[in-house]
Order: sequence, then structure tokens, then C-alpha cells
Amino acid sequence: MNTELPKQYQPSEAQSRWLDYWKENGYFDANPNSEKKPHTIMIPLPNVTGALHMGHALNGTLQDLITRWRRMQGYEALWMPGTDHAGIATQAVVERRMSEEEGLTRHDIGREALVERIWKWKDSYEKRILEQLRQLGASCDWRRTRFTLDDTCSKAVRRTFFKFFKDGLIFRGKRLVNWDPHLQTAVANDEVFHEEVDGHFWTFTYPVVSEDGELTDDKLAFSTTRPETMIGDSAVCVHPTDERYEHLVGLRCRIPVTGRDIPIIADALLAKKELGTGCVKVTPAHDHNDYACGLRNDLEQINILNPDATINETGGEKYQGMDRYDCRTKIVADMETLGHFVEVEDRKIELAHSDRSKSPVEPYLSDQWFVKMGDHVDDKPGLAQSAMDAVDDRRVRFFPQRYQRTYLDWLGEKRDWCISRQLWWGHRIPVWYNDVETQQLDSDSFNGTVLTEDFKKKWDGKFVEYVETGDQGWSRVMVCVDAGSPECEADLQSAGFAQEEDVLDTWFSSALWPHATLGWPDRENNPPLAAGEGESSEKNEVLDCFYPGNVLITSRDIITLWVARMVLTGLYNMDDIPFSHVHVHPKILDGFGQTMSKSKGNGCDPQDLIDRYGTDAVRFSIASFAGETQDVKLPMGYECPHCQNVVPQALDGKGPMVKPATVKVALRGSSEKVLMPCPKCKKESQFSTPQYDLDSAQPAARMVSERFEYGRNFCNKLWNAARFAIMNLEGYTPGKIEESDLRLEDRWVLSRLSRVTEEVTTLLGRYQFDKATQAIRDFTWNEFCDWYLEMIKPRLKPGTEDEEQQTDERTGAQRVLVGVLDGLFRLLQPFTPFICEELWQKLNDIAPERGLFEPQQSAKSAMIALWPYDTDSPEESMLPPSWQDENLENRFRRLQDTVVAVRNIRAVYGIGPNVPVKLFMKCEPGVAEELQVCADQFENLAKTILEAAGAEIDRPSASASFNLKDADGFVPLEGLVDVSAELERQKKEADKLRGFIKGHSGKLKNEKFVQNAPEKVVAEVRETLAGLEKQLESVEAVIAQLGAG
RNA sequence: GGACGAUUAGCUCAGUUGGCUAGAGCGCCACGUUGACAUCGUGGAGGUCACUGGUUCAAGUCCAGUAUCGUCCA
Repeated sequence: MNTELPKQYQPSEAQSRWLDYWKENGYFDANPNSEKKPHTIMIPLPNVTGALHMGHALNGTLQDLITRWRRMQGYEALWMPGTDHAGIATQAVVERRMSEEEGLTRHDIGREALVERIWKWKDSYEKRILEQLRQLGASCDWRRTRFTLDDTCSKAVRRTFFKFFKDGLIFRGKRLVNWDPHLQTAVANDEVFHEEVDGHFWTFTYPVVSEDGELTDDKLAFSTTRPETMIGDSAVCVHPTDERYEHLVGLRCRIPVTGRDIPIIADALLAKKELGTGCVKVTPAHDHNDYACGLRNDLEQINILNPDATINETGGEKYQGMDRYDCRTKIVADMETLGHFVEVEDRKIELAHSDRSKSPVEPYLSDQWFVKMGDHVDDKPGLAQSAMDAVDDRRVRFFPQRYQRTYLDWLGEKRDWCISRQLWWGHRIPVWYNDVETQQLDSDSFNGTVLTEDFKKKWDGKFVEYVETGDQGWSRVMVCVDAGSPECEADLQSAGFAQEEDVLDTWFSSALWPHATLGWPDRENNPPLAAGEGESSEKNEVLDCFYPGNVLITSRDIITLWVARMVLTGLYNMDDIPFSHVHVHPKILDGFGQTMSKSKGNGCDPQDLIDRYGTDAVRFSIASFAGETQDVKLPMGYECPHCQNVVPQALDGKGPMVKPATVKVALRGSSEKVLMPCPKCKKESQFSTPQYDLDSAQPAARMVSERFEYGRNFCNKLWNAARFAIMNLEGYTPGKIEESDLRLEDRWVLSRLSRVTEEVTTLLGRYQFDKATQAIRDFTWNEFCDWYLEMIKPRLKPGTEDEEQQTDERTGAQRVLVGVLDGLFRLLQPFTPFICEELWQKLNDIAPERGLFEPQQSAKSAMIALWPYDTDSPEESMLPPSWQDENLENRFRRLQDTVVAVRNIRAVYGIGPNVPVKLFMKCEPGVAEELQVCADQFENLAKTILEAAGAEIDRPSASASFNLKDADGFVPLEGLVDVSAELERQKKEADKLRGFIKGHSGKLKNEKFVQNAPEKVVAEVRETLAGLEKQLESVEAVIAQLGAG
């Protein structure tokens, strides 16, 4: 049998091989009819806006880690994959591309054609996203992949809306949005960027009106950058404690250009005494702060703009129809003419721009749909309260716990949820309406509705009607239709009803994700699987089995928008929480501490890293970054494809843009491709950036980051440890391991393995991935490789002199070695599944029967092997805690300390590793005995002969010394020791000891310490001090000898 | 403006309920390719724990304040 492995692990070939293997064996599939307990994780659905970035890689790695771990623990583990249609973002991307490439707007091509284009975009990016996840090793049940606009999810959306509507939780109202007058659409906050522009800061006055409505001589001065909004002013506001204006509050003042009188109010939140005149005008319909002030003070909201940002009828004859900027000029002139102009200064103004049209946006009041979040009239908890209760009574727990505050504080505001969006891409609001004259509606012939008796009878239960009485003699009859009744919709259509144009907020559908993906509201059928794979049944077993889920793993920025809403809709629709744990992981930042984003140009495709370092290395590194407090800073660079020189990232001088340090031009807004010049080889290349897609035919500078070498090096170390083991497994025979046959190092490594197994299990249960990774790395590298493998090397050597004994030793060592490796692969499988599978299979070839201590047939795949620690009954575990032996580990520590001390002496005196040295140990007889037992290891590990050990040992002349807690060591170095150097070394050691002794004895001299500190602590200090003093004595003795000699 | 977090070695980060001499990886220095691994081994250097006060026998850890940075929400 060829047992030789390549010297280095080659990830890419192994990755595709095992992905196929796992898929063929259906290891990712979750079966609702299983006997096992279910474990469900719902993926935080990526947007189909674009490819996955590092944040997704982190998020995916952690979910897969938990899923694989739970699967090994014996759960029926479902990790549900899918994507989000991401209304605004996706439509924006497609519209922008269309505009850039073809100069078309959505109005040019119409609703249907645009939606069709977006579906195409979705198809291509969904494919790419799912492929990226697969490449990461994500063990999702791919058959169940959902999309928020697919039939299954759409049904859930329709039913939920219908239920809300029926329960009176849906209403219409006004809301201030960022309006893009150029594209005539509302723009989301994260699609708005702020840019400084040259502007003006005008100061005007409004005359105060007396109580009987006459103009007085009093004036109020205020400043503004947007004078045209005067038309929509509903108040002038001062600070309540501002003495200058106290006497005016409650009076009214007049807007000179329109002649309208408005109240003078006091509001501590809006007005700042020390800023300008201390007085501000309030335009609730056109400013976000004023809007809030308007709500607080019950002010009128006057919309002054048409959708194209011209002034509407509120401008009167003078201003109606003017563009807002022309109107601004006109109003300034008019105010001057009327004598209310005070002054103007030039000023830089932070102006909000639409990321899509690059033009300024206007705060704009528009009709919107809302879901009521507050409590019911009878004080029964509303939607928000129900979700708060779930966290308050710990049905839902946050890890780390501090994030529950974000959740509770936000829900506590119980702000109604604005669910409508003026878009074409999304779930269209399932409401049809018909506007009727109120008078007519109330007449006998209509009796309050325009729906016929026939209609009502035919569609009883499938629709809900609601009449909204308007203020100008018109009423709106609104009919909400339940899921699955297209004919009812058609009937409405023919009765003159029109469907609402708006679509639902993306979060509306993603809020339903945990139950919608499992087929709710269908209680009779399992949700459909990928084409060709059906599961028929009488009831929806998938929903029964996998809801509620176990843990949601996500990043903190969507705790409110998404997590809170999933809990709330879960409780509303399912009467149960969607998951019991929420783990919030860190954010990935670039090397400058900025969040990675498209607009900053600092994103990184995980595929670059996977290609470069291997999936396991990326996963392992990522897991090691995922701690509880710190976000993850990743300094990145671009590797020149011609000479492999790495060009670091650099910040654009002006803004937050990031690009290779050698690129001199700004990337924002450039549609032209920019090339990266390499400072070393002077050749140019394209580079990986989210700004545009790479030309795959040309060489490209891909992203690299030194921080992933951590994982790569670890994988290589693991590979080589296994390689060494496999090379030495020739002639392996399975068999029971007798405890009496175990050597010191065997017992030690089993004790350590048991300990790290327990530790990793506990840490994963707390989602402390960084610590779990470190524990397992330290064991693998610093204990298993550095000590255990080194120590068993002599036993593994094929026999020469005493054949029989050598063979026995080799067999024993092989059995323990194989058992330890087996356990190690199990622990590592969730972290680094590919390399573990590769090695597991190699081990299966050579040692299919293995185990500690009874050999057993090994599992077919590492993925389905049993996790070696059973949380419920630890002693029943494969690697039980009873193997942990603290005394033994301490004894082993002395061996390690001795070896390190001798190596240190070698290094200090320049004695090569091949030159044998002798060692004398002065210690108690018990210690001496223990040292004698492992004498052969001194020879093995440090090429050192333990010449003698015991209490009677005297320091040989011309020797280097070291001291441990319970032993002094001497290494005779005839002719090699430089007496003065050794004296120096020992004096330094003595000084160090004296320092520690001073600290400790100081404590003990302090009566308060002795009195107040726990006895245990005092005793420990005493003990340590005694040890230190003994050590110092030894060192001083050596110094005396050296000085005398 | 509010909430939360961070500040520890040149860099990136650990450091449990306060308690033995504050740790790791990378980088750095010296030495080393005798059969697992140079993506390596051995040894080493490197820290006024942001600052100021306080509580305590004892503070990197708890409290208050200051400074700087970050995130989320307004």
C-alpha cells in the first residue's frame, strides 16, 4: 500500500471531490421523519443584489460550523438556504446599469419589462451566491433553497398581510421619505450619500401677529438654507427656556410671502438657544427634524412639492409650477422686497444625494402603508410587545447578551412599521381599491359598499373590505384578498377595482423567513423541494419538525430590522418564537477599520481567498477571528499576477474609497476600467473590485491577506502530522488498548485530548468560536505535534535489535496514535471539513477499525462521525472527562520544563543539537524516580543523558545550571562554559527571583492581606514564596561556586 | 443627540467570578534542513495594560470622569 502523502495539502482538488461525495450521500439533507431531534438554522438570506463578500463568508462559516457540529452530535440538522429579492437595492442596481449602458429609465420600458430584467439579474446572482456558499463548504439542504419571491414565500406574505388586514393591524398614513425627483422614487437611507456643496445661509424675519390678528412690530429672526420651504412652514420654534422669546410663545407670526399665520411654539429638542438666533422655522413635510417636531407638537404637515420637485398648489399663483430652486431665488427676492431679509452668507452645506441618480434628494411627504406595532385598545400586548416579552422571559436569548438591549430598546418605541415602497420589484400590496363619492356610497343603493352580494357570497372569507372616508367628498373602498384567490382578484378588476401600485418592504417577506420557508401557511403538504425531488404527505411535517428553529446567526446591524420582526411575525403566525438563540457575530472591516461596502470599493470576494489559501484555511481563520467584542480588521492587498508582489490597499485621499496603493485616480462614478500598476515589475493588471466585474480572460490582481496564513499554516501542520502518522502505520493491526500498556506520553495526550474535547464543546455551545479555534489549534500544534508525536517517534521506528519488543511497542503506539488522530479529526471536522474528510478517508484505508480503547468500524465519512463528547452524559462520551489527570499533567510539565531548560542552555552556549550532553538533577527521591522513568525522553527530545537524579547530587564543576520549582538541574560543560557568562546568567536569574520574592513577601507582611484575603489565596502566596526562596537559594549556591571557582 | 463597544507587545487580538511572574499568532533577532512539516523546528528579545481619580488587603479586570476610534439608532 502506498502510504506516502504529498508534502503539502492541495485544497482545490480535495474540495471539489468531497463536495460531490457529500452531496451524493445526501449528508446535507434534513429529513422531517427522522427519529433524531431536529436542529434548525435559517440562513440570513443574502440579497441577490450582488456576489457574497467577507461578511457573508464569516456568517456562513459560523452557521456551517454549528450545523456540522450539531449533526455530529446526533441532531437532524437543517440549514435552510435561500436569497432575498431585496427590493430597493436590486431594482436600483438594475436600473442604474440600464441607465449607464442604454440610457433608459424604468418609465421608458414599463413595469413588466423592468421586473423581467430584474428576474434575469436575480437568476444570475442567485446562482453565483449559492455557488459561493457551496464553495465555502456550506452544508445547507440545497433541495430546500427558497427565494422571497417564490411561490412558497409569496403565499406566506399574502396570508400574513391578509391576517394583519383582517385584524385591523394595517393602516395608511403619511410619512417623510427621501425623494429622488429625478428618478421620481423614494430612496432608502442607505442609498443616500452626503456631499458638501456650495450653498447659502439666509436670515429672514417673520412679523409677530397679536392675539387679535394684527401685525405687531415684533419680529422673529431665523436662518435657513432652503427659503422655498417657507411655503410649507407650520410653526416657528424657540427653546422653552429662552428668555428672549418667552413672551412670544403661544402667539402667531405671519409668513410674509404667503400671508399665512402660524403658531410660535417652544420645543426643547428642535431649537438650540446658542445656535444663530435661537429661533427656527418648522416645515414638518420637508425636513426630518421638523417632521419629528411636528408630530410632537401636533403641527400641520404641508406638502409643497410635486413629485418632480416643482412647487404644487400650496405655492399659490406666485409660486405654483416653479422648480424648487427657481422658487428659492424668487422667495429670497420677495422677502427682500417685503423688508424681511436680514443677511446672507456663503456656506458649505451637507446635502443628501441619491446614490442612483447622483442628484439631490428632497424630504417628501407621501402616502404609505403601515403595520400597527403598539398595544391594542384593551391594553392587550401588540406585535412589538409580544416580541419584547419573548426576550424578557428568555424564550429568546442573545449571545452576547448585551445585544438584547438594542432589540428591546427599538421595539420599545413601538413605532408603526412602514411596509410600502414605491417600487416595482417586490410583493405587490394585495389590496384593490375603488374611489367612490362618499355621499353615493352612503345612499341606500350602495349601503356603504360597492361590492355586490354575489361577490360577497362567492368570496366569503377570502377577502376583507375596508372603507376609508376621505376629506373631499370621496371615499376609498379597499379590498384585501387572501392568498390563492386569483379569480377573486379578477372579479374585483372587472368591477372597476385597481390594485395598489406599491410593493411591500423587503423586510416584510424576510420577517416570515423562518416559517415561510417551511411551507407555512400550508399545513397539509410539505413545501416543494428542488425539481424532481418530491415528498408527499398528509400534513406539513417539515414545518412541524423544524419549527421553531434553534439559533439565528447574524450580524448586529439587522437586529432591529430583521431579528425583531421575525420574532414578532413568528409569534403572530405560528404562536411560537422562530428560534431560541440569537448569536450576533462581529463585522468584517478593512485594514483601516472601515466597514466593507460596495460604495467604498473595499469589498473582497471570499473566492479570491479560497483560491489562494483553501476553503479550510479561510474557514479556520475566520472562526478564529469571531470573538465576542472586537470587529474583525482585515488589512488586504492585491497580488500582482505577473510578479506576485503584493500591493496594499490604500484609502482614497478624499473619501472612504479603497483601492490599490498604486492607483491614482478616483474610482467613484468611473465606468471606465482602471488598471493597477505594479511598482515592482511595472506591468499593469486589472484588480478585484466591486466597482465592476473582472474580465476573466485577462490576468487579474486578486486580493490576499496575511491573516489567512494562520489557517493555511494550521492546515498544513495538520496535514503533515497526519502524513507522518500514516507513513508510520505500516503493519497496523486493530486491537484493544490495555491501560497498563500506556506510556506516560499516551496517558498525557489522552488527558489533554479529553480536556480539549470538553472545552471545545462548551465553547461552541456559547458561540465562542475564537476560543474554540485557539483551543483546538494549541492542542494540535503545541501538544500533539510538538510533544506527543516527537515522543512516540522512537516507538514507531521499525524494529532492529530486539525485534519482538520493538514490534509490541510499535503496535501499541500505532493504536493510540490512530485513536488520537481519529478524535482530532472529529473535533476539527466542523471547522475544516475538507481536509478532515481527506484525512479521514486515508485513515479509513489504512485503519478502518480503530478506537480508544476498543477498536470499532469507523464511520464512512468524517461528516457523520459521532462527536466525541456527549453533553448530557459526559462519562458515556467517546473521550470522557475521566481521562483527565491533573497530577499526570503536572508531572509531564516538569519533563517539558526540563527539556526546555536544557535546550535553552544549548542555545545560550551554542551547543548544537547533535552534541550529547549530560544532566544531573538535584531533587527529592520521589521526583528523582519520576525523572528516571522518562529518562529516555531526555535523550530523545534533547539528546541529553540523565546521568543521575536525587537529593545527594552536587553541582559538578564547570556546569550550566537551571532550576525548576522542585528540582535543580546541572549540565556539565567541560571546557564549554564561560564562567563569567554563566555567572552573569545566574545573577540575572537571581535578580528576577528576588523581585518576585519581594512582591510576595510584601504581601505577606501586610497584615490586612493576611487578615482579609481568603485563606486559600494566602496559602498559595506562602507556598509560592517558599518555592521562590528555595529556588533563589539554589541559584545563590551556584553563584557562590562560580565566584569561588 | 442616544445606546453599545473598543483602547493591552511593532501589527492583529486573548486575558472567566478582582488573586501565583499579563498570553497567543504574525513580524523581529540568533541558530538549525539527521526521514512529518521551511506553510517548519529550537531558543530569544519585546508591554508604565489610553489617561485621571476612586473602591479594595489586592485592579488589565470593578466604579466615576477625560480623550481618541468604531458601530447602530435618531
